[in-house]
Amino acid sequence: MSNVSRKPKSKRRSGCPVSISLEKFGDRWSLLIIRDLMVRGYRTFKEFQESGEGIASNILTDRLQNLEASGIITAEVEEADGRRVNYRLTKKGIDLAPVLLELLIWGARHEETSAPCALIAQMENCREQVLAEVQRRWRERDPTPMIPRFDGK
Amino acid sequence: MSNVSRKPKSKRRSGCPVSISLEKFGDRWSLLIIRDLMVRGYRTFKEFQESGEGIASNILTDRLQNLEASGIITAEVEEADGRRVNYRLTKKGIDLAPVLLELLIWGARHEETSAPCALIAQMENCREQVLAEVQRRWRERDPTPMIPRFDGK
DNA sequence: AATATCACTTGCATTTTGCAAGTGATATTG
DNA sequence: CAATATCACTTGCAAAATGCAAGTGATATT
Repeated sequence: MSNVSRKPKSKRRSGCPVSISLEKFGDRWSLLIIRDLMVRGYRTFKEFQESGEGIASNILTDRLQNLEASGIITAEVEEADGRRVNYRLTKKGIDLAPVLLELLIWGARHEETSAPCALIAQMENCREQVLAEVQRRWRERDPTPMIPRFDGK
Repeated sequence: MSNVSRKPKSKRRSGCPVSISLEKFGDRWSLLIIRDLMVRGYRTFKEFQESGEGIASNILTDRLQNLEASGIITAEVEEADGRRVNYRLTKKGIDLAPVLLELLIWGARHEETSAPCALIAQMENCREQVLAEVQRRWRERDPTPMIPRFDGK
């Protein structure tokens, strides 16, 4: 896998951790890919493409490359099928779980979503347990979805 | 203040709370504005413009309008000076504090930033207290910075 | 009245995103 | 073994977003 160092597309700005984080993944598509890896158990280009969010293949390719270059994900050709590339969050990537969890909770509380209320309430009340479950699934490479897709697929 | 209903710029995708949240503020500039309101005590167009991040005025205007339309911020002309517009996070906006805090912690731990280690460690170990302080400052309209700019200004 | 400040607005160039067809490598099928 | 299918991209181009810097109109100060 190509691991070209990421060129900053916009000039480095302040030294604030928020600003620097957002340079790595401060766009919608990157965070959605991270979500898919983290809670849906997705691994392949095809799965991300069919996630229900409508990402274009050139954007998906671009974002996967950038996330890999930032050390947030790794990519590995599958032994049994040389066409298939499996992506996985790194430790650095899985450490984004609290961010994703808070995004999910905020969205469910403040916007109209398809997420069941009981599920969100539970996640909100048991943050530590949810985060521990994310970690366990990551360690064990559990590919099953942790939460449903919320769009019937 | 104009409160035009926001036109979705990209098609609504899945019903997932993460996806829907990111449609509201899933871009770098919006989150930086929210940070400035939340932890730097900024209120005015001029302050955001001079935040050290290099935002263009047309982008700043666009984002402020979108955040207002999403109910995340409000805008109010200052009585003593009719030129001045003061922006403020709504309750909905301040509820993004956990997201911002986790972003800040992740960035400080995984990227090279100007944030002092002791400050970040403290924030990480006392999340509840930090969030309570954010709430207090919001309730009391405290305009003082909660954290430094990290770029010497 | 002249000047300064504020919050934008504007015109245009550059960059990014989106769409859909295409490509080459690998796997499966008949 | 050839034909077909699948996978992960790549490509060409149109549309949309961003960035730059000058400009504008309202309000405040000198």
